[in-house]
Amino acid sequence: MPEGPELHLASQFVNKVCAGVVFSGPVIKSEVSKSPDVSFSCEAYRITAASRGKEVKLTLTPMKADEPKRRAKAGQADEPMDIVFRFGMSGFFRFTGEDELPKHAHLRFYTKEKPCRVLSFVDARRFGSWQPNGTWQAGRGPCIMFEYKSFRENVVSHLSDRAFERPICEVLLNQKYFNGIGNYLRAEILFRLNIPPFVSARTALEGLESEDLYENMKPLKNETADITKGVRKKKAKEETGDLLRLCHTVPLEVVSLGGKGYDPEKADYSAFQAWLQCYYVDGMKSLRDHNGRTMWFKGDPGPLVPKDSKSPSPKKRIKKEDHDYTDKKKVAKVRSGSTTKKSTIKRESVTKTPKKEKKDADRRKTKPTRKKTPGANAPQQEAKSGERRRKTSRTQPTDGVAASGPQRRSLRLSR
DNA sequence: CGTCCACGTCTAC
DNA sequence: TAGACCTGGACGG
Repeated sequence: MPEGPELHLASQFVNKVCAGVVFSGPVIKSEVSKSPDVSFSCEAYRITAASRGKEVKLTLTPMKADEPKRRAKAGQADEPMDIVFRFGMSGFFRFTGEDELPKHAHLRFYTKEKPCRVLSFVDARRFGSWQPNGTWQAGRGPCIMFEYKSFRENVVSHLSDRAFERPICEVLLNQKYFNGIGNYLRAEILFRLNIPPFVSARTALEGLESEDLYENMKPLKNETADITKGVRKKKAKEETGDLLRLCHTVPLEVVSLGGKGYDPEKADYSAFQAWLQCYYVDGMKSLRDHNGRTMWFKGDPGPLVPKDSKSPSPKKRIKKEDHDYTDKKKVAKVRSGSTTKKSTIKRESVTKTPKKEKKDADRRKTKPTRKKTPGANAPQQEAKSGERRRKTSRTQPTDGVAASGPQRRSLRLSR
């Protein structure tokens, strides 16, 4: 779920399924969740949603009580309450029958109907969170999709911030400036402009203006280079725009795919997969950034690559049952012909330091001995395992070759 | 079965 | 700048 587009699609989903629906009673939290209780209860209320970057805000609005006195009932809300959600790595909303609650439904809103239905915040990994009476998190910048102008101004006016000395691929994940960009978007955005991921952000952004000079620019072919301001490196960008503009338009492309954002669990994940040009695409290179996150790219990595960065070994993509914001019931799955095993493309370790190091995004740092485990705790040190290489690996045809177009992931989707 | 990997923050040393 | 926080799917043995 979780990058700007998915959060926005989630808000659209909530507004759609909750339109005209009346909810009632208390908001229920799962036993296991560590997020705050939501002390809101009302005989009749409505739910609406809004998104900003990587957050979604639900607004619970009490409906007018017929009899004013009833409002006095203890514990019955009469004022709206906002709840701000962050989705972590696996959060999303679902609307189901009470008898078919999804696993990991950590916060639930029940409708007033007879066989009631339930709006659930589902989050398997529980990295997500919510804040009752919350507001957009302070410190997060303007939304890259829906506050484009202020987003640009915020970045351009802070280029002297030390934060921009980091590699552009890492700065793109800094939510103070790029609220809504996540791991797949940074890859797709930099790929489109052929910007090496590990060049300093300041270098990649210097010269850009607060105003989007490409905004009203139709793909004109002549290289006028007219306006004094953006004379720099137009031409190649005339039809796409600069880096900041792509931080806005690329996520919007995903929103336009409608309910097909990133989520391998969805029936129509293939549409999103087909949209990806770089992230997890066969033939692309990948390296761990300084935070242990996998950066997908093509061509030159750039000068600021972590000295020991290694290319992780991506497994295959998955495909499962649906769960989909477009509530289009699983329409004839993407079945078609063969399961297209796709021949594993040749691979070779990324040019940089092929040294083996037990580094990995999540658990890399989660190595510590389990305290909870009783008995002879297993000495789970990394068994360095001579080579980390996996045969079905992908990675690049090593720089030089990368000049060709993106390797279309062998992914036939039944049209 | 165990290992590796995942769309993201958070907060301690 | 490491860890912590979590579940579960894909793979390898």
